[in-house]
Amino acid sequence: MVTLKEIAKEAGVSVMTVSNVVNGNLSKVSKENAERIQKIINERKYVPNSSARSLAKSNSNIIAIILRGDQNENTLQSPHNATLVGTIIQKIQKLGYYTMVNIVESQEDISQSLRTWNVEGAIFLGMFDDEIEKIYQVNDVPMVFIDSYSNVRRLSNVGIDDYRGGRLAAESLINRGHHKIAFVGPPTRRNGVVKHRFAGFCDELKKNGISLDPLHQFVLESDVRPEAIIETGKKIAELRGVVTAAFVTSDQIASYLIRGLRISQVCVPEDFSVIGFDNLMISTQMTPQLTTIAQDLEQKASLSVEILFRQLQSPGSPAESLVLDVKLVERESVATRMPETFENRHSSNGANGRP
Amino acid sequence: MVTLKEIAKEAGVSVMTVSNVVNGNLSKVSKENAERIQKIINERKYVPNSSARSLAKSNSNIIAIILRGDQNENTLQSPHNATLVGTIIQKIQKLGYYTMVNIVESQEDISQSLRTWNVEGAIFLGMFDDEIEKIYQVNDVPMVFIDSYSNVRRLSNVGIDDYRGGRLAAESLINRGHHKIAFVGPPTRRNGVVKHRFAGFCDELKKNGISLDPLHQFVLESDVRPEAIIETGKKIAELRGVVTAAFVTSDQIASYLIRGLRISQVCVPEDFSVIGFDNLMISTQMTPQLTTIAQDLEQKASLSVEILFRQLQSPGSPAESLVLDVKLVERESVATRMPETFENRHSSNGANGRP
DNA sequence: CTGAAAGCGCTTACAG
DNA sequence: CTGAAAGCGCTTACAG
Repeated sequence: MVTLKEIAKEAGVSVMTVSNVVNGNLSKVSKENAERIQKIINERKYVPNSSARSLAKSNSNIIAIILRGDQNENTLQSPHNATLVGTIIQKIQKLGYYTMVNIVESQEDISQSLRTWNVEGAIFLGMFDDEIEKIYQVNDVPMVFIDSYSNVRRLSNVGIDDYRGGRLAAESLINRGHHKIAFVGPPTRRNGVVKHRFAGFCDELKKNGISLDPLHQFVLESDVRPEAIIETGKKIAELRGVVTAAFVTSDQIASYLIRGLRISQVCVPEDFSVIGFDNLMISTQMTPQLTTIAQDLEQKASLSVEILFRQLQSPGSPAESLVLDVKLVERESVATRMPETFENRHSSNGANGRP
Repeated sequence: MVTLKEIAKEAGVSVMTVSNVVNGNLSKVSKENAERIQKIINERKYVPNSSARSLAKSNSNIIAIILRGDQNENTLQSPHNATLVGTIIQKIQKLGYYTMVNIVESQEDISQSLRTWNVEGAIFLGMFDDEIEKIYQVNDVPMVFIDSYSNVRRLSNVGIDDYRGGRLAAESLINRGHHKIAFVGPPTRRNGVVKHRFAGFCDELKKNGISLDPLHQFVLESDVRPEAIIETGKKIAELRGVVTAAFVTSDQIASYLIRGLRISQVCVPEDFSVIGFDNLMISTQMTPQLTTIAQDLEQKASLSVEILFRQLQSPGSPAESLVLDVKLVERESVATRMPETFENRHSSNGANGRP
């Protein structure tokens, strides 16, 4: 490896002068020297040793992306996470920093990775409140969370208005004449996006004099495997006639739910309406195209990086918590309900059957 | 930050003794000392400074994942890449290494990132031959490529049998009675997966006395945007009756192609058959479920890490090039063709229309 | 089993 | 504008 020392020797100057050229402190170097040295640097393809630099300056130019993971699942299989991570990495690079990605299963793994590399800042995906508190106690680099709900003061977070998303979903279904609506998603107990989508959904129902029958809340236990969702779809199919629509907390889940419904001869949207959440690519790839609550992932990713760098560059700067708006995107999976439709279709028998 | 020196002082021993404990060289430390020092290390939550260690040992415990990127596109939007990257990161972590992810637009960006951090090995996604040669010239850490075709000797690569995939696709369509078959995918000129899938496809056609009409090869120019694919679907719809099936080089593309066909009142598989490639989640989320050529992404990711570590641990070890098998997965998007079917359906008019 | 010395490649802080 | 000295936190190589 070429070092500063070698370049210095070749140029007949001191290490410091070369260092100044490398770091663009040209005010400290005579023009002739600067040019001559730069030429040698290029010829010899000198690349500074970041470890040495990091050790001397005790800062690293590394940003960590920390993903909550799970032994059995690949967090990046989720298009939501993958899109965020991709955008974040690109932004970080454009700012001249390096990205380390960590998939952690508990918050204990985190400070090890953060501190061993002198990481300058971190962006977290998928953390819950209790974990966040512990992370805060142990680490003191700038941190930005995405989609977290937390009671920690001075937390920087970029999220979306999940509550409003839930309301929008309920409202749009009610406006289309649905009154018996199911809820499908992961458990709602932890303080996260699902909980708030659920709360908004329930509140909007309530506002319209509707209450969610606990029997119509379908909880997908943590591992969101297709088979389990398809089974749920079949179960919901048995409620045909009593329940006419479902709010599903993600497009991914919605796609498999609709498959389950179809297997049981329930057609979406003719027999049953479904609204999803996220507006991922899948929502226009599937048939029927999915009506859903849209969020802007690019923006979520970009803003989280921007906040992080603001804190990085001026350490005293305030914690920022941004809540992005969501909006309803109407496609094909929600039908306007005429109360007698379902019975009609079925008395004329088989019209909705699949070939 | 707690340092070795502080621990040493607190324990009343030398830095070296603490270092030996940290690194598990317990044969060099008396049992009593080792235990006492370990206790202090735990209490003080000592985390070694990787930069210092890296500088002293000139090795870093960092593996780089290098993704070929593109200003306008998010490489991790591709579920194929995202799944690979997720699996690779998890494996690397499990082996006690750290992962840096770089998205590069030209091979020049690469050696900078590799060398500045003294990266010990790298896994590359999406590189073409000309780039690989240059990468090889400049860098000398162990490298493993995924899905690359290259003439570089001693290249480690993990790929799949793209050629056979193309043949399988053609064969399965021919077996189902299709003889006029279209090809849809990115350009086939560069030496990559698409080229070989295409070659296999053409060869199998030829073997059956069929040749691909150049007019029936639809090239999606580099940016694989949904709109462009949907338009292609509409164009293919105009060929109804003359072309009865298409081989599409990825499931992602297939999903949008089918949408384009549907917009033009061409039903899959009733009027037109489509076979994809990859067997991603989308192939079971969409309707009709996609018949496709399956590859095993987990395995591709795992093997690439294993090869890399073999080379890392025994520097002289041979370059390995693995070609994983592919297989046909039959679902719903390919129909057996009865020569007169199409005309029949259309003379009875509208039977295939969408509501 | 233990430790003092030298060095990894860079930067900071200072003297000239 | 230029450079010699000291130090960042660790490891290697060696002496005891």
